[in-house]
Amino acid sequence: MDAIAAPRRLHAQVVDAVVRMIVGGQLAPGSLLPTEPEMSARFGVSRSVVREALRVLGEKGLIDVRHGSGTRVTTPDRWDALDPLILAALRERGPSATVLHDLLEARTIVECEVAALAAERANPQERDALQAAITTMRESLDDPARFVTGDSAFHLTLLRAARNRVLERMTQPMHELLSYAQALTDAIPGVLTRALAEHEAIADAVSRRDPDAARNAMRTHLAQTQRDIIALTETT
Amino acid sequence: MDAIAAPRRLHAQVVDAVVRMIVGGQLAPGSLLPTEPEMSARFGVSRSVVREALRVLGEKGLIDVRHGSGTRVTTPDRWDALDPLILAALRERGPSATVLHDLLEARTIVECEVAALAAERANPQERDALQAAITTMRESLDDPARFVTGDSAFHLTLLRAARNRVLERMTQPMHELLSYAQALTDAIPGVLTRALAEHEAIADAVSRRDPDAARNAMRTHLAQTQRDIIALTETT
DNA sequence: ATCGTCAGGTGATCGGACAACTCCTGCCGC
DNA sequence: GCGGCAGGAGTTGTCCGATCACCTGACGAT
Repeated sequence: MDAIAAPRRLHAQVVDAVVRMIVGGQLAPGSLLPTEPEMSARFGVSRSVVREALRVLGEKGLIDVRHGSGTRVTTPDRWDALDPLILAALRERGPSATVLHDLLEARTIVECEVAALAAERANPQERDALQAAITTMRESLDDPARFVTGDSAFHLTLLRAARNRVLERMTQPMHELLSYAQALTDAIPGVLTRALAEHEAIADAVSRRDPDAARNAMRTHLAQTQRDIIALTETT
Repeated sequence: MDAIAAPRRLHAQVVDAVVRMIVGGQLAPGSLLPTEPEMSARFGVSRSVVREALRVLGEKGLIDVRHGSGTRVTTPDRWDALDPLILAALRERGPSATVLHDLLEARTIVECEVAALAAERANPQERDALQAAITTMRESLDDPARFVTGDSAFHLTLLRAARNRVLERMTQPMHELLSYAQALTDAIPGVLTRALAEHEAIADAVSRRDPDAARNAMRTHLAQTQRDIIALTETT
């Protein structure tokens, strides 16, 4: 599992491991983390490395370090719901229904307006990029893996075209997690051709500079995707 | 200003200082940060402390640490647009027009839907809390500072009532920054009575469990607030 | 029973040493 | 003259051991 171990910094590896342990539930919220010297021994790294890892974990809201007493795992409501590492860990264990629900709901809210804004603000290059993404999708109706590439490019371009860094920051991490779910649903027969049509509707609205149509098209698309994902997770 | 100096950890103080320097523009994006030993000397702390601070700064997306070469300041588009410390630093220097615009736009998008969701999901306690917040506001029409308290409580309660952790995480940091702007606009005569009426409209819609009305009322309120803030920053 | 004191455990900070990596420079072969 | 390779200086990465600061719980005095 962690055998190949990319040549990343040690503290990052420790962060990865602990994030997985906490999100995965091996370390219960409220429980005490091992002491710094103990973690140092357990991971086979120096205490400095452990401390740098703890700083990062604290920044993610996963732990609460208290001078003198110990380091405690915080409750999930304190976790950074948009952190890529946490989302990745959630994905590994199969995200709980409520987390998935919250993410999908938030994504729908933001991305519908992103589509509307993009329709107002996209420049010619971005419109071309949208068409290129659609072409990619059309050419890979029989290749789900490649289809997802085009899908991702489409949504990313749209996000850029909306010209709002805050919205970008809010959506991008979600996108990473959900693109995984997307890859699952895309394996369902018939989903791809329908998804293609939905994307075309969005791109059309954007090229017509019609915000309302773009928003509605996106809403239709996301509602459909959401149904697919829910259905899939329920059967699993 | 920083005379009393809360007994915070050293690394946190270093983080504060560097965040301010970067966001404030004293350290240009792309430029090289001083070396770790140099910062250690300049801040009068050990290198370990400096390194822990750098880990945190890296997590916020402000710097890019490269083994062997140096540590560079990243471009603003890499910064965590929702980080409380960064937002606070932006506030200190007076946020640029585009950042403020992005924040207000994102807030409008999210919070309108939050209001709609709250109308569907709020429980009796939360409805009471909304009324209590309004009472606070009504009783402090002549006390802007206290009015802001009620205002904050109102929006926070609404956020909780929407029952979506992701949305909560997206909005809360923005709220901190914007509540400051709020405090400024609330000093304008007449703003408070109008704001009170707008909040009452939202609360009414929520208690009637009418999502569309809640969304519209919130949109009206935020549009008005936005106008006030823009007008204020332009005259400054 | 209450409160202060004290000791043990834990994180916080320090200082120094060496390893690993990057980049530049100058040398060498062609 | 040119290209590539070796080496050295500079910087971050990791390790270590010691000491300081803080919190908690136990113990004892009142």
